[in-house]
Amino acid sequence: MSNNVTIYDVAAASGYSLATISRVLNHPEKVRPATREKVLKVIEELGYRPNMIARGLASRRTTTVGVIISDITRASVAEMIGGIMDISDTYDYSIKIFSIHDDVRVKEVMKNVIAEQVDGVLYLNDELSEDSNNEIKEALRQGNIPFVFANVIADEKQTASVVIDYLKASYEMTKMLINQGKKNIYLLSTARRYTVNVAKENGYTKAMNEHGLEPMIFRTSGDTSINEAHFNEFFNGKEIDAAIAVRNSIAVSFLNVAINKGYNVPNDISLASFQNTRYALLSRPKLTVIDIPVYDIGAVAMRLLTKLMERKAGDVGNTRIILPHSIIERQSTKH
Amino acid sequence: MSNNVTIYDVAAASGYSLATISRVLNHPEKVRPATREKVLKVIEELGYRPNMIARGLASRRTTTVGVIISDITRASVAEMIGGIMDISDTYDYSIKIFSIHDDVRVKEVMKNVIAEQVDGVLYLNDELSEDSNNEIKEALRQGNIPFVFANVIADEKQTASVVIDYLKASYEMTKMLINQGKKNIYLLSTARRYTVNVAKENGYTKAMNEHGLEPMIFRTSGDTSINEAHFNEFFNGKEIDAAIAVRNSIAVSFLNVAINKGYNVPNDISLASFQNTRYALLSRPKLTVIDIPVYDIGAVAMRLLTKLMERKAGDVGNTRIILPHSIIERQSTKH
DNA sequence: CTGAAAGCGCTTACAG
DNA sequence: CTGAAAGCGCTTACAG
Repeated sequence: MSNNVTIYDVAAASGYSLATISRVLNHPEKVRPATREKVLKVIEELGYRPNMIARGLASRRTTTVGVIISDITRASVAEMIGGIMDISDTYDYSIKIFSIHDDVRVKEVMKNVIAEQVDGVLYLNDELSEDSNNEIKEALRQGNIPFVFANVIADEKQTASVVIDYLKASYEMTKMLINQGKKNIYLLSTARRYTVNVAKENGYTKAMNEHGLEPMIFRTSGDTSINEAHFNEFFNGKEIDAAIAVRNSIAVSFLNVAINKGYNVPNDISLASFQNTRYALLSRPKLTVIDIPVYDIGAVAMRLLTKLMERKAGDVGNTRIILPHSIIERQSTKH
Repeated sequence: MSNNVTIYDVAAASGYSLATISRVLNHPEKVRPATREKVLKVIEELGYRPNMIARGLASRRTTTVGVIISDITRASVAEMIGGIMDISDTYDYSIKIFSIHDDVRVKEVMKNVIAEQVDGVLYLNDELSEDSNNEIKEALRQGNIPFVFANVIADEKQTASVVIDYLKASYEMTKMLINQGKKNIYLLSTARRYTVNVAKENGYTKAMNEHGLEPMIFRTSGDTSINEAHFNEFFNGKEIDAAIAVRNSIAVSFLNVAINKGYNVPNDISLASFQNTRYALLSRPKLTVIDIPVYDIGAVAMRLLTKLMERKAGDVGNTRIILPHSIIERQSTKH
């Protein structure tokens, strides 16, 4: 099967024992430079590559991290994975992806994750119940596997996480619209209570309340094809002069219907959105957005995880990282 | 470290040898039903899960497949991975993702893929040179690892692949526009010569030639932010009454600029596109598209790969699968 | 600095 | 149908 060269071949060809071969690969400082050179040369010649599975078994480190997601087709998830992979590449970790679509399969998948002996876990899944989240944390802790939540808000302080201050971001965006003279501002959110969207709702509500305005949250599906129908019913003599969408796809659906109904954006209705995906730029007019550095969230989460994996017990500094956000003003809101 | 229960614990607790425990898991038919029951019960009680790394080393099957991609943020790639994972879940394979962004890192990454001992490989990467593709095939064959190309066109017949007949699809779409009376039809393609886009160009050219019309291919970047600038220069008194874009993002960029310039779509210019992503539905007007079943490509490729992995030498039937496509007419073309 | 040996947690001929 | 033993390809104390 594997017509591959093993460590034995290198040992034989170089005249050293396999212990030495192993050492030049894993602890080069423990080996005399001269022999190191020789061994390296033989490795090169033979094209030897350590079998990662064998190494994983012997060292109990697989140098692979598990990434738990729900829906990989969501732009933000794919983008995060991009950030994760760029970092995992430089740290020589492999990425194994696990998806959990609903609360039912949690136990099953977590058993898999444990069985696969990953060294750490990145949790990007924001579609499960609180109970499931706890179950997952519990499984990971019991398996003694370090993990970090990426773009998922975890309440307790002991959970490592990398997020945005969505409450603040939402608050700021709402205030910006208020300062531009808007009064009837809607928040277009999702029916499903993603942890991050709950924070957005809270920030919005806070700003509205502070200004004596009534918060109005409209919840629609995460599903593009349904949103349009929802929004078609939305505009029924409603007073509305601005809207903030929690996602670009919701914003664009809203925009299309609004324009169809004869509203001018931004003159009649200002529209802002979270995220800065291609949708925001391909929309007509282009969307004002809160730029969420999704790629960075993935990258930073992965880097934090490497620290956690290297010194399991040691001090790794702050494990609750909040990345900065910013507002990008474009044509969908008035200047 | 791993406070986990091993096969030894199960053996001890059940009174059977580890050989028997292993057999009830891997070859249950070789074990007496009564003892099977007992062992299964103990496994259940102890919550035993075989260490996949140890199993991988001993059996030389890791039940993980490697997926080689370039850019995970491309909607079609993410969608394909979705299809792959749904199937790999049901077949109990894990997914490890490797990305190769450019021709330089090919050797390096392929060494990793081999070292990781994956049982099979799915190749979704359509951004590399012909040489790189060959290098990759060579590495895989030498490592004796079965693989299939998903949505990447491989010329030689011995390469297993799952694709769309892009040439035909493109030909049909072009003919449709011609039949609607269009004469100055542009193909909006990419500067990079993806194998699939080359096929699209060929189909388009064929249809145009057959009707005595001059093929006009405009190549733009794959990068959204640059496309708009390109298209701004594109309309310089050009005669144009239709366009076909190889991707939704290109179509939408084109659409926005065209409308900005005062063209009416579809009355002045009909616009069609490949792919049926959310962009096509969120565009205003909605796009006529060739529906590429990207999810299915991933799913079918994964299923084909499982066959290849199970009976390496055996007959698996047709390994060159072409999935059907269809045209979805929407507002961006006239009826 | 180097080697001999045990062990990582499984699977799989080989006997019985 | 079941068990004892070897082996998968490495790593890592332990001696020297």
